[in-house]
Amino acid sequence: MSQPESALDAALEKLREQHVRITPQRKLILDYLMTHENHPPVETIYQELAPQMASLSLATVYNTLNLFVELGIVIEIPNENGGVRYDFFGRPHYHAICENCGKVTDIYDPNLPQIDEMLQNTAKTQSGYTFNSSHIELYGLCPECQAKGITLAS
Amino acid sequence: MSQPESALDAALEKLREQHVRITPQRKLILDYLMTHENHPPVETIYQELAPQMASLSLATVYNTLNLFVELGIVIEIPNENGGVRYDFFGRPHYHAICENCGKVTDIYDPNLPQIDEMLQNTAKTQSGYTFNSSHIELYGLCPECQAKGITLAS
DNA sequence: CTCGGTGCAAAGCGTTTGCACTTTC
DNA sequence: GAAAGTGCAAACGCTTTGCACCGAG
Repeated sequence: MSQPESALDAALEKLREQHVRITPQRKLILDYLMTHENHPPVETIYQELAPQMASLSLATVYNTLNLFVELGIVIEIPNENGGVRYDFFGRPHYHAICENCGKVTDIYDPNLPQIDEMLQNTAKTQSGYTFNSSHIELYGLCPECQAKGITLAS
Repeated sequence: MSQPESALDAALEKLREQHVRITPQRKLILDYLMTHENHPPVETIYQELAPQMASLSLATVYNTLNLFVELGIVIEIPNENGGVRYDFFGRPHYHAICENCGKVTDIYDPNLPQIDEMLQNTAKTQSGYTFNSSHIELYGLCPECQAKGITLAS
């Protein structure tokens, strides 16, 4: 068999290890998530993949995404309109979210591991929780919306 | 039990400044949020307040909470089941969230302002966003669920 | 060959909305 | 008195579910 040269293969291997069946649909959706930085909502994923797999159903997209979230391959980002966006979480990062247009930008911060540890230490001391993941979101205005002269209500 | 200078009055004053009408319903809901650390979902808020104001409608609770979020008085915390919990945000803090029982515990960290600044600086440099608020959630197991011997699937 | 996954359509459920009435400022 | 908020119920839209068929292991 081929070496896991591609990130997709590596991710599929991870699925196999967890005894999750690899179907064309799951492969397709995983590949989509890995190659799109746009943090798409479910409907978008479905619409963009439907042409490539005519029979793909929306329910399968939902089911698959929920599965990936449970497996920790993907994380959910809350969407102002009550919806959810999905983000392939191959490398730890946090998010800059535009409160005007809803855009989500990944931030890769070399200090993140240390910051994360500080947060978890403090939280563990204060609350007694044990942790295994962190989500950080910064809310503000993206450059484009700033340029439009938009200011925030609050 | 309310003095002229209570936290509730201060918050109401803040509403007045933003030209938001102060109704008995808004007062009631705001007071509830300020005096309950349990990060309740909408349905809970409604059920606990209904006895105190027989005519209160669920729609008003929704409308009011949305208003408070827009005004920045309250923040939303994503709830695993697609729902949302509400948290009066009087003092900056972050959250420890139990992945098993869903409990949300506030963490008040003296280093939070500095950490926040670091995050925002890095993010601003990388993305060009301007920021005005941060949300941090740490996911894990609360002490009670640890005691039950629960371990996480992922 | 077996069990899990998919597709379809219907059901579910939290949230929003339209309209008439009431209340705040 | 005018504009905004409330309550009720219906409408909405996203997500889940039941069931029969299909395909991965």
